[in-house]
Formats: sequence, C-alpha cells, structure tokens
Amino acid sequence: MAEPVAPNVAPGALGNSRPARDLETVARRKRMIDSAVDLAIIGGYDAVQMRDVAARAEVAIGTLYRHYPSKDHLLLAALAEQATALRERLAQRPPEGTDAAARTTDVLRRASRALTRRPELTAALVTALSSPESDTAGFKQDVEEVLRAIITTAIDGADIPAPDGVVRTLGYVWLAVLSAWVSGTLDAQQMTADLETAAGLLLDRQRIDAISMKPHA
Amino acid sequence: MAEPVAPNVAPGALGNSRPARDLETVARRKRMIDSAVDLAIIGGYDAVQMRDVAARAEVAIGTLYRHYPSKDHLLLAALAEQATALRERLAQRPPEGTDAAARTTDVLRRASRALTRRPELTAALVTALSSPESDTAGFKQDVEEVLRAIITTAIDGADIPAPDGVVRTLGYVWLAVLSAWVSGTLDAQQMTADLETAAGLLLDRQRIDAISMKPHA
DNA sequence: ACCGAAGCGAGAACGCGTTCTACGCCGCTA
DNA sequence: TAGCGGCGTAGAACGCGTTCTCGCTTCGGT
Repeated sequence: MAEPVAPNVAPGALGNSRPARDLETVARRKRMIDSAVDLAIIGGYDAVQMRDVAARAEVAIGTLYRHYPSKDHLLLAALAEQATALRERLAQRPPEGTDAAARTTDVLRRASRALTRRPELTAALVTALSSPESDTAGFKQDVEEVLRAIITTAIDGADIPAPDGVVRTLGYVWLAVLSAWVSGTLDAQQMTADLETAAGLLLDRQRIDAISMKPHA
Repeated sequence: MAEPVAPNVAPGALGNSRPARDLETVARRKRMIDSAVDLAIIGGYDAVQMRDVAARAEVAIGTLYRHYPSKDHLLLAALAEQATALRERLAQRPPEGTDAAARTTDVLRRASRALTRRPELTAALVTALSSPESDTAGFKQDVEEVLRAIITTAIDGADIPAPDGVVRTLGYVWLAVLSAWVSGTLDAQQMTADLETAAGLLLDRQRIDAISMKPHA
C-alpha cells in the first residue's frame, strides 16, 4: 500500500507495459536506495545528503526527487526494506523459550543486536522515522506494523489476555527506546534492558518482583 | 542542572553581581521564549523561524543564538516551562480514583486534554523533543523526568510491584503516542485510548480482559 | 512522420538554520 | 585614562533540503 511508487501517478498506472524502460527505472531506484544506505552506514543521517545520493546513484537530483519526494521518504523506503529483511531473518530461526515472555525477550534481544550492529545506519533510519512530516504517515505505519509483526510472532500461541494491546504497547516502547538511543539519552544496553523490562511487565506477571528494576544512571 | 543558562559559562558564573544588567538579560530570554511560543501556537514547528523569533523578541539573531544555541534548544527550553506548568496544574487538583490505575488514567486523560488544546504548540515542542541532536540529550531527560513525575504522583502510595519499571514504561508509551499524534499516525482519541490501555495493562491486571482492545482503523 | 507526455540530466535558485564579520556600548582593572 | 572582555546589533555569508528552468530523448497514438 505504501510502496514508494512514483508520485502523482494513478494507482497501478506503473503497470507492466514498458519492459525495458521499467527495468532501467527499477535499477535506478535500487541505486538510489543503496546509495542512501551506503552513506548512512558511514555517517548517519547528516551524511545522507541529497546531492551526494544523486551523484553516487548517477542520477540527477530532480530524478531522485521524482521518485522519493523528500529525504525522509527516501530513508523510510530504505527502512522498510531493512525492517522486512530483519523480520525475515528473525523468522528463520524461531525464538527460543517456552513461554511468551522468554520468546519475546529473545526476539527483542536479537533484533536490538542487529540494529546496533550498524549504529549509524540505524540512527539515520530511526531519525527519518521520527521526523514529523505528516505526508509520510502511511510509510511509518507500515514500518510500525513490521515491528509489531515481529513481536506478534514471538507471542503467538501463548495464552496472553489482550494480546493486541500488549503488542501495541510493546511496539510503542520499542519505538521510544530506539529514538532515545539515537538521541543519546540511552545506551544500547539500557535500551535492551528497558525493552525487556516492559516485555516482562506486560507478559510475565510472575516475574516482576524478581525484575525489581533499578533506576539507571 | 539543565537550565538553559548562557552557554560556555562556568556554572554559577552568572551570579548576582550586576543587577540591572542581569535583569535586562532575564527579560530578553523571556521575550525569546515567549516569541517562540507565540509563533508555535499559530503555525507549529515550521512557523518558529529563528529570524522571526529574533525580530519579535527585538533581539539580534546572534543574541538569540548566544542564549539558545539551536532552534531545538530554544523549543526545549519552552517545553521545560510548559511541562513544569502542566505538572503543577495537575497537582493542584489531585487525581480522582481509588486505585492506581484509575488515578493514572485520570491524570493522563487530563494531561492529554491540556496538550491537545493547543495542538500546534504541542506539535512544535514534541517535534523538538524528538529531534535527534545529541547535544540536547540532557534537556530531553529533564522533560522525560517531568512526565514520569506526573505519572508517579498518580501511582504513588498504591501497592504496585516494580513501580519504577512501570513508570518508565508508561513514560515511553506516552512519548511514543505523542510523537505518533504529531506525525499524524494517530488522532487525539486513539492517542488517549492507547495510553490508557497501556496504563491498564501495567497497573490493573484484573481489568485487562474487560479492556479487550480492538485494533483501531 | 508528427505530437504531446513523461522521464531524465545539468545546474541555478530559493528558504531557513546556522555561522561569521564588523562594530558599538558598558563596566572593570592596571 | 586606556585598554580589555563580555554582551549586544546589523547584516552578510554559508550549507543543505527542496524547487525550478531548460533542453534532450524516448515512446505511444494519430
């Protein structure tokens, strides 16, 4: 629904009529995303400069803007790719643990490790995700849905009451700690810890006394 | 600790030695914050343009930057004021309800109403809050602490296990729904609903089956 | 074969956050 | 009294996201 198709184009208009042409277009789009990701890996959000992306993708800047109407659209498209890839990678090896809380913790821990492995890239993508331009709302919802899907598969099957509320709440916490990590208020370890605390509180009422979270710092 | 004192000044250096001079300085700072707030009320983040703030406060743009080294610092200073004021207003009339869940819901509902009353202003301040510049980390933590203090006073005294983890988690959810509201993914009603769902899940295990949250939209 | 639309390249231009330059005023200390 | 450092003003200048101009090419319909 929110695939970054060329703007101001009727839905489905970019159909299947011009094979060679469309192949070139698809390749160009991939180059743009890849260039953005390459730059983000090195220097984060600020290093992704539209002129540089265009140059590296060997495209005119107008072309870049034709396909991705803003820097945030571009990065959100990259983020959507990454998020889907992450979900698939996590699904490959199903979460360890017998109850929902343990499985969720396991999944979140693995996800956090993956995200912190390329800190600059993640920071760039999360920055785009938390930028407030309302014309990207749909894309953001798509990404949030992927995050919730990751949580859902971990919880799935367990006997959890109000699972939808739990998943949604955990999704919010995930977003919040991610953006706190990006802005430097939390380090990676605190981020994971807070996320797991929330999962424990929401999923495993038995264990909360054992958790006894201390205020960090 | 994070009071927006003039930058690059030793702590306490702005003491009490030059009365008339300092009075002027204090007045100037107030004019800058007030101007920013005035502009934000009308047009949100984008309407707060540094040249306009300076002109409206009758200061040179260099002076504005001397006191608030970036637009986000300026807005975060305004946000700190607003947040403290909100906390005090909420404290004036203590929350209704006999148990922690009810009181928390009451407080959050009142807070949300206050915030959505001036949508553009809140949007501007939350935008600044979720901007990723790391040199504002301290200010952000201050604001987050105020939010947590609001939640804490509602919970206080009740027999809640792991209260710190609950408060922290609720604080994250609050931030996340606020920024979702600002970016247009959630309307005010959904924002309040999700916040209350989280409060119910974290504080009132009995009621969660009754809540039975439905996926919205 | 011709037309118009659409995609693209090259680069200038614009807007706003931020920084820099040049200067004046005031209170301090040698 | 002279100089000096801090704060202030006015305004130009810079960087980067975004938009605009203009000309070229390719393609589908007539």
